[in-house]
Amino acid sequence: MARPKPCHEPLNSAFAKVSNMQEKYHPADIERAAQAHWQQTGAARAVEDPSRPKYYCLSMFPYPSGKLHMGHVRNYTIGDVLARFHKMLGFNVLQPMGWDAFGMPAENAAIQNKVPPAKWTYANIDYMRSQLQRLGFAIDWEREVATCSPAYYRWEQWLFTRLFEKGLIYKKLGTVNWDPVDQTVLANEQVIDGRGWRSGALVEKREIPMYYMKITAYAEELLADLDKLDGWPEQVRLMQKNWIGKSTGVRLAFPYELDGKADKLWVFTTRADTLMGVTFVAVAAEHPLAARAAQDNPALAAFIAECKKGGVAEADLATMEKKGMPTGLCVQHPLSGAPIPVWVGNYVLMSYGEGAVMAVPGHDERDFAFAQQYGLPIRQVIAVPGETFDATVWQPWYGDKTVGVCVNSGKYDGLDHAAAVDAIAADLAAKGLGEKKTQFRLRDWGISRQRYWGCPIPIVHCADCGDVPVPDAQLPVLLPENVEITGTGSPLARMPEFFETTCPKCGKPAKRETDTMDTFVESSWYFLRYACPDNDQAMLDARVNYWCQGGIDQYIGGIEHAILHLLYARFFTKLIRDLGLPGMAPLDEPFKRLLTQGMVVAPTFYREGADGKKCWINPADVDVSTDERGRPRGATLKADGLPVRIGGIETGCRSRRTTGSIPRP
RNA sequence: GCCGAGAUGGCGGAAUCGGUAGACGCAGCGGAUUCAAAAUCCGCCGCCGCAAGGCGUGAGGGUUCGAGUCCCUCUCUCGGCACCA
Repeated sequence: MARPKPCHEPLNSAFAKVSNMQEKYHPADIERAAQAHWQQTGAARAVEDPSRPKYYCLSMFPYPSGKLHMGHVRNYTIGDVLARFHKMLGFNVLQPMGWDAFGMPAENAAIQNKVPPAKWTYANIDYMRSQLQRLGFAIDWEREVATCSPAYYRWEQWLFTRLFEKGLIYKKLGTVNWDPVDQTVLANEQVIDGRGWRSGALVEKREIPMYYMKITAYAEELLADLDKLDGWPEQVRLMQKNWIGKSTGVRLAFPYELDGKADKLWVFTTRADTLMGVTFVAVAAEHPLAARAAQDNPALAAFIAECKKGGVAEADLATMEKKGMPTGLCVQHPLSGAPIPVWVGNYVLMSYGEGAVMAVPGHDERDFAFAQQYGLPIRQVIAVPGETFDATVWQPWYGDKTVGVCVNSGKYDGLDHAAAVDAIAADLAAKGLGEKKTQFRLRDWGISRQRYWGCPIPIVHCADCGDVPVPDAQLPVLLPENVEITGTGSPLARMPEFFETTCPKCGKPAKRETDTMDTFVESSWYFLRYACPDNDQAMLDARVNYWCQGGIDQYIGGIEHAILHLLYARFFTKLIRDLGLPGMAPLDEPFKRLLTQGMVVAPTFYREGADGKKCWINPADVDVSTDERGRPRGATLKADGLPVRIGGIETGCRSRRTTGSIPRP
């Protein structure tokens, strides 16, 4: 690209007057005058101009939580410096700003302060906008978007109906955290040590119907296109690659007969070469086989009920104690025909893969630990020259598929991993009991939320016509703004004036969907809408082609969004490309360059209460004493002059968690 | 538990290829200037030691003439783990 000519703007007289070189810098005067000048001249206004090269500088939009924090200031300063630098180089710069305005904190504030979420959110937006303006960022405020405004979310609903009609959004059961006291679904964040954060009740897993976006249909392209993103940090690309988690393996079946009916239990494995070492299979508590076995086994029924306790967060499931119980049922080994006992495992999830796993204790570390705990057989079926297998102690080579060959596996003895997988897959295929399969760790994206402050899902449930998308002419489905939030149940589900409607197809009385969408949906396309925020006839228009051509030039935001937000945004860009909106040039990837900033940290101070819990103290309330070399030696609370403990350098969220009164030492 | 990143003075951080560890800045200390202060300028500033010297890049091993840098093991911290945003 040819280097563009620099452009200079005349200063107006007010700015010129204060900007003359002075002894001291008076920010109140100089910045006010400079900002007034920029305002009058529309200095930050971005206008499409095909004759000039564009530079689209995007910062992740903030959640309007109340006030800007240091992380915002840092993030938007980086963006502003890049935007101004490129403007000085002569680029036609777009630096927009908006508000990721739906979400849980507004509902929490509503419960606490008895203020409707909409009112709270709009007040925060007004305040934070004024803070950004005082910071003097070169933002084109004419393009501001707030995701909670109907002008924005109507197009999200419009897109939903298109994707629903294409089958890219579908309905299936999903597992959620259920608070049995508050009778409400909880976010993972609201489950603390397996209990509801407000009620304190033990949380249960519950399966409910939800809408899912078929992101797995794009798994292959989302993975392959990571290679094109050479303007992204390597670590972020690697994290996304591992998250998508492409693996090749074998989907195979264990046949069984139950109640006089023949059936098959399907599992997926990347280690088909160890198939002859299977000594049991484990199914999820919700698996039909588990339910069937529990019918005449009260102890098993009690265990299954216990498995349903606790939340659904993967980190909790992965760290909890592995427990299991035999069902008393057996399935047949697909090759040897030997009986294989079926166990229920609390670590097997119905929503992952087939809801069942085959266990090879000899060559999988977790299966090994489980087998030892419950006295299940451990069989060696892989050998490495010079190494001795000992069924009482796990050794790393047991699970390493890059070394060793099959043993104790009959005709497969002597084959290495790849050859054994091929041979076993061929034999399974011949029997109709399996085939090679590519599998992704990535799961379809559940977007239904049983919450009020979000974008209503534009579906009408009709007894005769089923799930009917709301026709374009009836969009947007408006979210009522004056509601009372109690923290129990979903407010929309208690509002007949919202959900009572008629079927768009047959006209009979019908019920409107009361779930709202995951707020990640809004943040998956806002960067495209900045190009045409005023269009009330279409979601996007040709202005997107100008600003987003070749990708948004620079995206800046926190590393915490390295996977979910950035993957969803990439997914939406491809979805929108494939919808082929009129006048829109195809765009494969939204962000050409990505800059992920770290977390802002600061010194922390705390006291320990009688119960041993740390109570974090605002650094502004602390006096720090130092020695003659400037090293901190002690700290006291200004209010009582008594010592507080120095907690080191940490992220701001520590002090945010401060609750209750500060204990005396 | 799994994936990713990291650990260097009181603090933020340099050291691009394996070659003088701590550039630059902040804080601190000393001095100049000043009636005094602020501001400014000059100097000192890893730890122990009067010094000579010794020690030192999260811990422990290893490779090398030489390791902050490469290899192995471990510890801790941070981000994410699909309903926080």
